[in-house]
Amino acid sequence: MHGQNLIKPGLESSSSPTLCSTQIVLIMGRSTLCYEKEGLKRGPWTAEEDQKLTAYIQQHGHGSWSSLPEKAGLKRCGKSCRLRWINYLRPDIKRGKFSLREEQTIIQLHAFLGNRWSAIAVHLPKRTDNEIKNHWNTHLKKRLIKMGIDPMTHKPRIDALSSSGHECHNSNLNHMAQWERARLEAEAREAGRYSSNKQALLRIQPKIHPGTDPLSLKPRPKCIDVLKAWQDMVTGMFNFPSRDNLDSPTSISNSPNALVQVSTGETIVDPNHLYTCNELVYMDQMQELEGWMDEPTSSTVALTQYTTENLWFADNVAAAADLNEGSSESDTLIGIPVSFSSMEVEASNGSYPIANNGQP
DNA sequence: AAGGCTACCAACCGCCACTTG
DNA sequence: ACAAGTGGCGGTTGGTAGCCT
Repeated sequence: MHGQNLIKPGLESSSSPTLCSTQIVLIMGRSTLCYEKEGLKRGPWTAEEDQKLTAYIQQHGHGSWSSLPEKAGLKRCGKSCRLRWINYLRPDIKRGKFSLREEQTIIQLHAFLGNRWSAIAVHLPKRTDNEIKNHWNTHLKKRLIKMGIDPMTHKPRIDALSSSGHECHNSNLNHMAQWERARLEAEAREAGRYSSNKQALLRIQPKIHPGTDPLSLKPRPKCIDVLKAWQDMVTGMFNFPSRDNLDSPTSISNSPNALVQVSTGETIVDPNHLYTCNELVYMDQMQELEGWMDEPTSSTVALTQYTTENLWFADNVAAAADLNEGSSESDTLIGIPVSFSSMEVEASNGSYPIANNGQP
């Protein structure tokens, strides 16, 4: 915070009820609050402090954050140092305006992960969770509201629905969301597990798929195509004209199926190619799903039904886009891809064009 | 020019999970 | 088994800058 005297009311006086809990904590010998220690600085960091922190970490690594400030000659609490480093000083941070593709990725991921900013940040490696969170709260949330989409559920807002015939559709969306959420969570875990590669780009190693020859992967189940169609539809909702500079292909989920030959249902794995986490998890799940598909569940049924009913959703978003036209916000989102209808048809056939942002 | 309003975002707080002794 | 210590996360705050009236 930028305030210089930020001891909260209630913490500055021993008579405060709020302080009681703090006192209890101190009696227990456990101190978690930075302002408990006298002489610790708070508020904005100076260039000199930044320089000290950066120099120390570059030389020694951060080690224990709690002991770092003393070693680095900083009058800050460890927590504050950690935050400053992670959110601002770290060299591998991309700062500045979010590209439209990044925004698109955030919206997609938020639809399935909710306010789990750290999980979302895994897919935007050079952005911090704090930055993503701020951008969501100040920009993206408002845009979705403008479109008549509830930013929390990512569904058309109830007051925006004109009829009651969409319950089935919404139910299908929920199914899709559950599937996708599970996939993204798995992906985030994978990204953490293999975090030694900061770009989350991985070469396939035998340990990733023990006993599995990547070249022997079985044909791709049809339901995955439908799932992909869902992803592409959401992606399409936020497709932008060519002014999108696309300068930040940071999201590994933007081209999750780069090497999947969709039309034939074959999976091609190139052992010399760098695969994203998304791709690896995707292939992993394909194999799992094969088993499931032997015995269709309500979810898989919903997945296939979904594709014949999704035009309504697209219509709603398109309508929102029309309403949005003339908005003062120059970078307002919107636009359903012209190819949406054909995509929907092809998806229901088990094949569909690879998304624009996919690799050839 | 001045005051009010709004958007932005760095930094903080409180909580929780995990680790350590 | 338990308490203390630590790191990490999501929610929130409030100073600053820029725009509007």
